[in-house]
Amino acid sequence: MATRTPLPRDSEAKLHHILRHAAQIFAERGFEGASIRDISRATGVSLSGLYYYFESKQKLLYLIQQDVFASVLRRLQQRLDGAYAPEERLQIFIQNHVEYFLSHPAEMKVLSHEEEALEEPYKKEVAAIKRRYYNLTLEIFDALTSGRAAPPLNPRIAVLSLYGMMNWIYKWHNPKVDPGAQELAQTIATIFLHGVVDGSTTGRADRHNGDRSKRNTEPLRVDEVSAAD
Amino acid sequence: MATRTPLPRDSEAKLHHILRHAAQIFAERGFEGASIRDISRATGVSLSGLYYYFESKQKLLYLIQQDVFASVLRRLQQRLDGAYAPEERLQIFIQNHVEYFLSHPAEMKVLSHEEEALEEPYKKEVAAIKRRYYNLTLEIFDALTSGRAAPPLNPRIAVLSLYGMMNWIYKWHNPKVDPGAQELAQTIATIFLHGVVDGSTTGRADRHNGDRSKRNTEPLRVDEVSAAD
DNA sequence: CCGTTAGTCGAACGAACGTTCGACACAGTC
DNA sequence: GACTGTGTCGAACGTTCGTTCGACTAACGG
Repeated sequence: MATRTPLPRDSEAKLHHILRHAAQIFAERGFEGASIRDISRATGVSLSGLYYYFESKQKLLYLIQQDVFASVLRRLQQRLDGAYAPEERLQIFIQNHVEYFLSHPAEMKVLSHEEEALEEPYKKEVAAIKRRYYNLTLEIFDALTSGRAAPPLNPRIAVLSLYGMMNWIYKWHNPKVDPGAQELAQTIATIFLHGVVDGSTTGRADRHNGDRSKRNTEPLRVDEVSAAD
Repeated sequence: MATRTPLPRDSEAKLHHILRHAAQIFAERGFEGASIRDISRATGVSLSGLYYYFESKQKLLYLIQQDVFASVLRRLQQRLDGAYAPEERLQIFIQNHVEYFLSHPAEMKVLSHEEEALEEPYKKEVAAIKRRYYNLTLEIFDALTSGRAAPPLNPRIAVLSLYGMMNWIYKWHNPKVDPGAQELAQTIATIFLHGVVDGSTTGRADRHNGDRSKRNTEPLRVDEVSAAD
């Protein structure tokens, strides 16, 4: 009774409304752990009403993953458009990926964490986007290392290690204590390109720890807010 | 009827029998997706019989995680015992972690992937081991960078990026096409220390791609066996 | 005004879930 | 040979799950 809920009137807008909240729920409880009833509660749409927008829980997961992944890839290709220098292209790639992780944490967590939860009609389709994304990264990596005197690393392992650094972010990043996308991407790029020990910092000097530069001499401890793994 | 199953007679041995198979099931289906009935089927122990060994599904997950994590940490401390050079200590750390990932893939996947599935009585206890492990890594990192001319990186981000490289392995490693623990650990250590581009490979020259050194000139493609993310 | 379509919902379906219970079998001990 | 403790199980408990169904409303073109 009383007033009706002011839900998006347009159908496509409402689908995205559902996708957004469902991603949140899946991120919090996991795909298997979350129930359609949870999503019904979070979206304000009735249990059966949801099935007007997707035909199964699997399809809902697929829609979320496809949506966000296609969006990441689209934006990456835009940004990569005018850049030809391999190192710049790598910076753009990492920046784009990390930025998306921090601006759409729920969706990116679902994409990273619930990869295996997706079953066979849909699994293939997401894998196809994933393959394009991987091949693009490999191209950048090859261009980066082909001319240069670089250690002879297995490209597959190198690229997947980079993915590891980036995709692990959702496990530990705390917006309250951790740096934003810019600095985070810069740190990862520096490690990937030059490592933590090597002195050849080409170009920019990114200072980051200004006020906490004395941490070396302090007793070691973990910020209690983030159980680090 | 007929002959009884030749299950481990000793009780503690049977608990480990259950833990091993349960880790396998949790790794395959995820914690929420796996049912106690699945574990009953895999272990050959009846549904109610299982509850003699653990009091709840949560406790079972805790036992698996605690068991493998304590084991990793114990072995690490043994190996670290005689090593004082920071770079050697880092090598040992990475080697130990990666080795465990490849030799106990199911358990390590459960440890990495089902971190959040563990609830509050148990979550704290695993977090405590995790904290010790993290602090130990941070010590190694600090020792490594304190003397040297190194880029000014946020230590927390650097260490967690290293964790990312290592803990992501379970998502893509395929024993049939990917290198073993030794080479994998070496590659990750090289990237973390010196990056993929920087020429200062101190000491050992690890050749790895002998027979596939011409890959740069081939068209890019992904091994179809491992959908790369 | 009538018919069609898009959107929404309450109520229910059968299946699967984690967990419990009481009974039973087999040791070893008095 | 009764007692006790350890290990094992089938059957069932109550609950929650994903999904379906039929009815309903509001909007709109004829």
